Amino acid sequence: MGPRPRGAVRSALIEAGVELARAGGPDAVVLREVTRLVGVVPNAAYRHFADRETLLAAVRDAAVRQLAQRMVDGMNAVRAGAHTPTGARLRMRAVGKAYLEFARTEPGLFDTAFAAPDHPSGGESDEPQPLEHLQAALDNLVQAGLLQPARRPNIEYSVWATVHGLAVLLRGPLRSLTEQEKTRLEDRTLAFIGAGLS
Amino acid sequence: MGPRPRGAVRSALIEAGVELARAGGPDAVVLREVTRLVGVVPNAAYRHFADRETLLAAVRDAAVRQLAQRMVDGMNAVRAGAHTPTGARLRMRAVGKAYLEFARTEPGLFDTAFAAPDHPSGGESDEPQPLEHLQAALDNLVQAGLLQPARRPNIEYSVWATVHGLAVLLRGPLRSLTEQEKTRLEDRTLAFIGAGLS
DNA sequence: TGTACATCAGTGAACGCGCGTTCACTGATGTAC
DNA sequence: TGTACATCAGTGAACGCGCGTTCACTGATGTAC
Repeated sequence: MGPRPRGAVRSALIEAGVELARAGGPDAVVLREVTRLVGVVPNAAYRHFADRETLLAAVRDAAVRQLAQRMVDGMNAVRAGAHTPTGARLRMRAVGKAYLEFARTEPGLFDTAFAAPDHPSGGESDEPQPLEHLQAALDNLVQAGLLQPARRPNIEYSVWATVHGLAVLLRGPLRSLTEQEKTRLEDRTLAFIGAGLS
Repeated sequence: MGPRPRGAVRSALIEAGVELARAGGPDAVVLREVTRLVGVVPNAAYRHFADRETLLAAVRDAAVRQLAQRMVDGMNAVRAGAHTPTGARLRMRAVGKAYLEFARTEPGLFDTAFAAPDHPSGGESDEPQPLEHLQAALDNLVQAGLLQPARRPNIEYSVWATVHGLAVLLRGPLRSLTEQEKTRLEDRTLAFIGAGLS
């Protein structure tokens, strides 16, 4: 391999890291394997990342971004206006469905997105985080008159917990359920959230 | 170290594994470290376990048992009768609180209890699993007339998901909240579950 | 436009580490007659 | 009650493995004058 365009190796490393994470979760993001995929000598990674953990953080960011995008796409697919009762309800449901679907179809990235960093990063970020999309959906519910304003504060965390917990359980203790049972459980749980909100 | 009482090493290995898991989660259950703690040569473990994974399974069982015990203790602390409305409600809440408290005070064991086994075990077990305690609490709610029988089926999974998800999030993305904020969130989420059930 | 020099981004080789696991062994414990 | 033997539960030494990371290096790219 001769020289590459400037900045190409760095992004190639992240991309390779994402592929490994997709296939095997955060632990599969092995520095040597990443460089192998890119076709570069192992220590070349240290030109771009302080250490393995920093590389993993970049991969995690990518995973989080993908999840957020799924949620955006899900919401955008809803035709009814965001502030109509139907629209607000459907958007809320779409956000939850997108989350669960991401966990089901991209388990490795899902795990990576939520893997605890060894040394918690500064935590700034340009893009809207997944949580913010959920918050927006809940605000819509309030504006549409479907959720009492008094109940709104902090309720995003309970909703998030429900959907996140189901995603985790479905790949943990409940992993041996059939696909059909899993889908049913997802629907019922989204309904449970609906009951908790109204 | 001379000879030990029969069966002593096996249980000592599990006990040591539990200590490591308590301190560092499932990945900390390192076979060589476990034998080190017991004061035995590494390969001695193979007299008692087929491989590291089998030892870890035994440790996981112990962690699950501890969680289940916390739930039992929580329920038993409720004075009101199990089939009275108050008693049913308090028991339900106690189960949830025990779960969240276990996750908060024993994060390593909590992670270990739910770590995905590499090759899923047969899955039999004598003791009542944590889930069964939740199911019992929900059955009480039905008997006390606080939960419509039509809504009962499978609702344990939604409740479990909520409580499990919060436990996970509190040690993941929400780990930097203060203890007070965490406790508040736990209370609010238990209330959210209550709203979803009634 | 040409030259001198600093910076950047890669190579090549090696390090120490701790891990899970295997092998051949030995001495103590329990059992059969 | 004593002896012969099988089984059990440990030791000691070694294996190959892949990992993250460091060092000294080299050639290409970009910059200043």
